[in-house]
Amino acid sequence: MESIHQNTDAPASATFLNLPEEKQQRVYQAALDEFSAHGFGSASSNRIARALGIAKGSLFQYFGNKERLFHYVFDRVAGQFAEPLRSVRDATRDEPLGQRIREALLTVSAFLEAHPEVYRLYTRMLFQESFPLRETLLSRVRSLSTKYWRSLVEDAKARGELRPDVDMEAAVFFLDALMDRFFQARTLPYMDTGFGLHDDARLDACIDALVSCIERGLIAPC
Amino acid sequence: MESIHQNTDAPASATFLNLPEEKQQRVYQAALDEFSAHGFGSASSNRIARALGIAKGSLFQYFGNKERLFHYVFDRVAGQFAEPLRSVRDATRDEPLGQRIREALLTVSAFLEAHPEVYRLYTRMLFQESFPLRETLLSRVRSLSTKYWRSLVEDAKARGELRPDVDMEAAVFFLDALMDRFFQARTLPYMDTGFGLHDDARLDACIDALVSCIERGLIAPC
Amino acid sequence: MESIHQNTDAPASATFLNLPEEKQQRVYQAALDEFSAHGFGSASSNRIARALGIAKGSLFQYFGNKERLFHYVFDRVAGQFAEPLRSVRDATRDEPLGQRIREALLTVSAFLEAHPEVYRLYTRMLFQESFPLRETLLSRVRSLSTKYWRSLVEDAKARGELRPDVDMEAAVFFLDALMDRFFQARTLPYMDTGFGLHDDARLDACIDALVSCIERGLIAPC
Amino acid sequence: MESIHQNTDAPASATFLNLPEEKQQRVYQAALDEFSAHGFGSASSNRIARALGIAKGSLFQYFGNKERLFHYVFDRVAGQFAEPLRSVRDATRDEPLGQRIREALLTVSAFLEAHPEVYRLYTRMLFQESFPLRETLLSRVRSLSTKYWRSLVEDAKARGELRPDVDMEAAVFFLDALMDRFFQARTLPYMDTGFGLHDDARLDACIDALVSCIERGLIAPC
DNA sequence: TATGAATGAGCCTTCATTCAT
DNA sequence: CATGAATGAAGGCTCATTCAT
Repeated sequence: MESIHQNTDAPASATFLNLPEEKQQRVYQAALDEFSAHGFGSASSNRIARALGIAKGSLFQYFGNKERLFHYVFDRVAGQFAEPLRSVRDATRDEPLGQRIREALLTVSAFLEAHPEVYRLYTRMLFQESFPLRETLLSRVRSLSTKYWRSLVEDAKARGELRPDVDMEAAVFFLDALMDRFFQARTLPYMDTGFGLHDDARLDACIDALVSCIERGLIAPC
Repeated sequence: MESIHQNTDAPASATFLNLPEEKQQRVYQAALDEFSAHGFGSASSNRIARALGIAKGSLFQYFGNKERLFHYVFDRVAGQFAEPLRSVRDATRDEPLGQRIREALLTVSAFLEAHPEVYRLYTRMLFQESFPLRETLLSRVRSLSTKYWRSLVEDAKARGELRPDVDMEAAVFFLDALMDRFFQARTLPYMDTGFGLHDDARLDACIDALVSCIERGLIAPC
Repeated sequence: MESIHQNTDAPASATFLNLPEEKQQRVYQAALDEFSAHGFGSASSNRIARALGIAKGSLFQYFGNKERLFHYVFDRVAGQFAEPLRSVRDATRDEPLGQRIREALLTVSAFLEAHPEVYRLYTRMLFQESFPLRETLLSRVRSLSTKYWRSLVEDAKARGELRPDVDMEAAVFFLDALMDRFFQARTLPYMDTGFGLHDDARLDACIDALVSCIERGLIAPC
Repeated sequence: MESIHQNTDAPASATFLNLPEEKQQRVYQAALDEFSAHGFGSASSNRIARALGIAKGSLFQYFGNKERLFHYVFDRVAGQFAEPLRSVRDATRDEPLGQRIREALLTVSAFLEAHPEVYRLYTRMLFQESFPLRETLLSRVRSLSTKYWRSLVEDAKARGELRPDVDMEAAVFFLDALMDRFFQARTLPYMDTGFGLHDDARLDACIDALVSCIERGLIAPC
């Protein structure tokens, strides 16, 4: 039920929500670009307005202040993350763990390529000491990913694919860590340690090698 | 011979280098604190000078500008990272891979606990889009870590510990990714997916579980 | 006949005057609250509109600009002042001067208590250097009070109550000054010099003591 | 004992205090002019800087923020008030009450004529609802005046000049009220009810008439 | 007629940097 | 060489006012 009173938690004002969808989209994109390029503290409302060709004051009419504008952008970003994860999970429900990981990597890779600023904003925020609502916003995104890997691991366990002595929480952490870094390496060349992930031609081979490490580890069985 | 032109490669001026070691150290620490707390763009030279109780002008006499001050700080930080890695590598030369990983995790954990700002600065910079000399500075640090894991993997391979079909570069990437995230989880609670790494009491158990994943992977051998 | 040019003498537009009485009253009250709380310069049309839940544009349609809105409010305020003064003057017509003063103090005290923003707006404007129509508006209010005391003094003179050598204008000034301060002290605690006027329990005693000073002065007759 | 640490209560920074006395004076005067003309909220730091022909930033280097600049100005103003009151009290110690009042009025009149902005600032602040440190600052000034009149009244009582039944606190309030309004009328024409106080030629006559009201009251002795 | 999006001037404040002393 | 006063650009934000719908 919609309340008559303004929801003060809602980052965007009614004024903004009444704008034509297309203008909302432009504002969102300009703000996302700015925040993903400069972080929260160094982002400039002035620059955003200039890039949009609108008056400074309008931005503040839409969002009240920089913090709420950021909040709005981050909310939409978090929403965009959820989509591809959900779809790939459902689409691969009946496949073995290794294959599910493979497909997740490919799906999310494609998403990141299409929305590089989205991922840049996320990683940036991860290590930005202080920005508004840090805890709330980050744990929301983190839990998306954690839940995803946990569901995969549990499915695998239920099907008896897992080594019986494997610690479930360790496995979730292990997958989350590898995937996170996989995406970082796809986005930032120097995170790639010479592996070659950023080279699209080698992507499949890299994924195979990595999944092999995940599946069977590094050490020779005696 | 001193050139009339500022040597852009040397962040610190002769003036600064002639200062008593102890004052250099204080300046370094104050700047590190500021940069690690606020990043590059939002760090304030004013605040650094105020914290040190010296004139703002002095900072600029020492380093010319904020960028070179940052450069100087990051250089020293990178140096500090190298130390514990080198020492733990040498100290564990003859042990099996799993054990070497275990000890690396413990050693670096201890280092991070002692120098939280050092690690904070590093992670911050990792994802800060634009700061001076980004490429140069980051690849220097990254390669420290990469080299470390590569040497471990190569030693293990030479000793026949590794699964014979394992891709060496994949293994390096794999270890680098896990370790990086391990340290992040130790520092930032919400990076720890529920695994429990930030809880000192469970640290040993967690490390064992994680190393087990690294050694033998997730999938049951048929 | 409506002129094309805005009639600068009439603060409120026909549009406003055609509004239901009750809405006019709400607008007046909201504007009075804002002006009495923030003065003219720092009052915010935005805030008034927000408090009323009407569009900012409407306020400007009603009054053209902030200045005329203020003018309108002050006009009504001045009108409200006149009422209690008139009624207490008429009601005490036949009593001696001291008693008339006593009753005036009580009547106006009651009025101020009921309409604190009215008095706050007045005192505020008294010393606000620059606001539109300052001279016009203030002299209108001032003359209300002056006329009131003059009529009291003249009545007393006609009845032979006054010291024969008393300067009439001095007496008017004298009473106006005391009364003004009396009301200030009732409203603002630190205007009360320790006398105790803001303490309702002591009000009667204070008034008696003060009226005694007014009637017979401070100095012992020789 | 002077502390090494900056007294954070001190409105002016060391930077400002190190300025040549003459420049400090110019800054003080410009700020006083601005605050007395516009009050606290509507005063503009920009305007002050422009009037001084200095950079905006300098003002903030001197005082940190607008509030502390205001505080500084008000402090100096309060100090200036104290001076003439003290000197006239001491100079008239042995004279009868009426004469002491007469001389106080003349002395303070002269002071106000020389420093109109000082008095304007004071009256402005009296009725300005909200400005920083309102309570502290105003009660400091108020008590100057209250103390002055109380000492006069007590001296008169001790010498047997007073009507024996006069309430001491009422007398203090009575004098404070009359004097305050006297000065207002000297400064703001429309506070002068037609008495003529703003006309320098009539000043002496007005004072005599007013002091006569104070001494013997309005009512004929029976 | 009421609306409310748009505007740009102006506000307070912080900053990196310069330079005379 | 250290100092710290001076600077002006830029930042976030609020405001009165306009005008198309």
